[in-house]
Amino acid sequence: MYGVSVVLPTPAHSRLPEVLSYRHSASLPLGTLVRVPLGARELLGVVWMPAQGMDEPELATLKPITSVLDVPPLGKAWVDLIRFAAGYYQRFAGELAMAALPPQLRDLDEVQFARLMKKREKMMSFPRRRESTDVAMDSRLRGNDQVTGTDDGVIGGNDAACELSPEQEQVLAQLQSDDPRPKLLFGATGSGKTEVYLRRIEQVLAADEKAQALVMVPEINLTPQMEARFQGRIEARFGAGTVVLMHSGMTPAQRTASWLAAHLGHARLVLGTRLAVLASMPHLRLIVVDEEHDPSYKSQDGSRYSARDLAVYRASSSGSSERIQVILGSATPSIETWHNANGVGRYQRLDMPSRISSAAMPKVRLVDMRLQQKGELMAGGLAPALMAAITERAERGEQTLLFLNRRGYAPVLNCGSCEWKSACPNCSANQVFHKKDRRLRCHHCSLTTSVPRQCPLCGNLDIGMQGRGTEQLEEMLVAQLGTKFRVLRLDADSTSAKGSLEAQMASVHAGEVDVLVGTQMVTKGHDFRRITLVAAVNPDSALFAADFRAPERLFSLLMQAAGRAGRDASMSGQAEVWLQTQHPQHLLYKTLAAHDYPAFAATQLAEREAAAMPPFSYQALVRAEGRTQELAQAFLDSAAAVVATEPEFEPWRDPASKNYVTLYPAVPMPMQRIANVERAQMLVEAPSRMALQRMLASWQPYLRELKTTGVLRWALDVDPLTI
DNA sequence: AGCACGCCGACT
DNA sequence: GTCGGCGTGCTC
Repeated sequence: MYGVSVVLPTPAHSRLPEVLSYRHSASLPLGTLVRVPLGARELLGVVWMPAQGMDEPELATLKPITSVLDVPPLGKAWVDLIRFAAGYYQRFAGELAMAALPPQLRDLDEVQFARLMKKREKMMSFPRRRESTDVAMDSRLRGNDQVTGTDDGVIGGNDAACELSPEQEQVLAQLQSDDPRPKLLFGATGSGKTEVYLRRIEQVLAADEKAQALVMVPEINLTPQMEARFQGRIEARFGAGTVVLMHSGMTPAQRTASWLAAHLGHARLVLGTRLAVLASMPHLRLIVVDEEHDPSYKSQDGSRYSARDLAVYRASSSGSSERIQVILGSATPSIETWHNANGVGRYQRLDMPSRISSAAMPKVRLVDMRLQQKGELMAGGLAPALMAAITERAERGEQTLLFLNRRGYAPVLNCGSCEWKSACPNCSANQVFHKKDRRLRCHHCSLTTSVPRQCPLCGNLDIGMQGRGTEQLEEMLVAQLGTKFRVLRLDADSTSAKGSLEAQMASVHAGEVDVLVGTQMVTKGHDFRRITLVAAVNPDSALFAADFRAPERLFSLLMQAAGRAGRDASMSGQAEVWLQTQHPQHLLYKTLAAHDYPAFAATQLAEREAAAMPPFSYQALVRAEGRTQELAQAFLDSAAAVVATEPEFEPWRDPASKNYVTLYPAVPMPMQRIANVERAQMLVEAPSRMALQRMLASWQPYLRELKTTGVLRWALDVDPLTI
């Protein structure tokens, strides 16, 4: 009889220990998947520690393991990754382990699982389409290989056949050096980053017949085109079935199949979203994090890890004999990454400033909205000059992309004679007027009501609208252009039906759309060939936001949007980006107009250093939710009291020490109430990452023990993205 | 968090 | 006499 330590998806508030002990007739290796009893339930667990010596009477008190799953144990490297992530993000290892495993695995019993394994073995025993026998294939011979025909929608459909640009060649050469540092591939939109990823993946996979690569993309970028491009290239050379997807939109069976393929080494390339960073890949040698600045890499629910940061950790913890290279790619890196690649030199920076198509960067024009005459603005909030420019393009057969980050017709209705507004009764937000279905809708809790005929407060019939959304903009454009041209709106409302986004994108690609109006959604990823004008209708709101990362996000968004313009070299002569603003002198816009991300990043870093904000300090956020704001804040206050009074926290209490940890007062969250739940938060900040880590680890048990009166929930967010 | 056990009201 | 309301408390 042996004692076995196991981690399980134990609920955060259960007060059970992180690791539970069971007994088994044999000693089980670390990382073995097992099913174990817990109370009346049976759960999936992972063997977490080497068997420890226990005497027989002690063993007799333990429950036996129900069954052992017939699959190779998860490797030590994977266990270490989960262990690190759990420690760093202050979660139980079991919670993160389960986030890394396909959910279906929890429900399968021994028999069902065995059936699945059999199916996979059978699949792998069939001969594959093309084996990678010719690993040292000459890259001039590869020409035919590369015309895959699956690249539709990606710059002309034949970019794979193109020669590399000198910049791409140079970056590829640098990626082959022994410099072990993470690489920041700083490349303009359209500079051909994806081709560099593909070449590097091909090299790494060809150098070792077992090697595996992981490519992560932001949620919204994982399109069928992207999938087809990677699959076409890699499977043509390394065999059918060597590329698998990993994201939350897949069916349980698909996720299990992908996970198994990666774990068993059958998949050579995993293409996925943030959850793929935790995938078991025993022969992983390369990780690519595309658009590394994208906020979707930081999970906002549950375990709150940063997939980009874990990717860097995963690479750095690899041994020298089986080193993992990590490439972070972006045209507008996160300020943290930029700092690592410049100031401290922790990362190696590789630049690709030019567009491969030799198309020039679009010209940026700032429309000074202070100079617009009252009453002259178009109904959608467009300056007449911008409207004229749109019309001109449409008549030339070119496309325009209009970006407005507000869906609906008008953000709020208000009474003409009293204080009434269309406030949501459940949230600290307004209900948005949607004209198409004549409804008021809250974008936070989805509460939908009919539009009142008269003011609910004073009975006045004069109810007005404030502000403008994409629906209103679309309506105005249809009225102006609709007889001759086609206007399409692309936002969460217009694409809610399944497959609708793809269908609409297809009609844009097919050139059936002259003017495209949309939210954030339109600025990402897709290549619209004939767009020569991109305009941001109202970008100012993020300029003076309380969140210190708001400028960084705005810059990246506008740069991304600008990147949509003039990707076709034959039209680049006319490509323009128009920004409507009340602050044309703002440095953000000036650096954007100069396409000068380094200058923008320098201003941000200077501000952050002066204010001792990340990356010059480290943060964590304690969030609490409850029936009332007082209850939520009371929890945070008592959490702070623990730090102030318990002797254990003495090392972090001295303001003169570099281990000092600052606890800011509990405050309501920026969105204070959602669906009648009050939310509060407390910021924790320290100049030393290690000090913060140690303090949080000591704090956690106290937080769990605190009396949670009423329905109170709390969560710790390490390295929060929004504060 | 599940899921039991447990101790009181309306039904065949 | 049983089915079921959800309060309390435990889960290696």
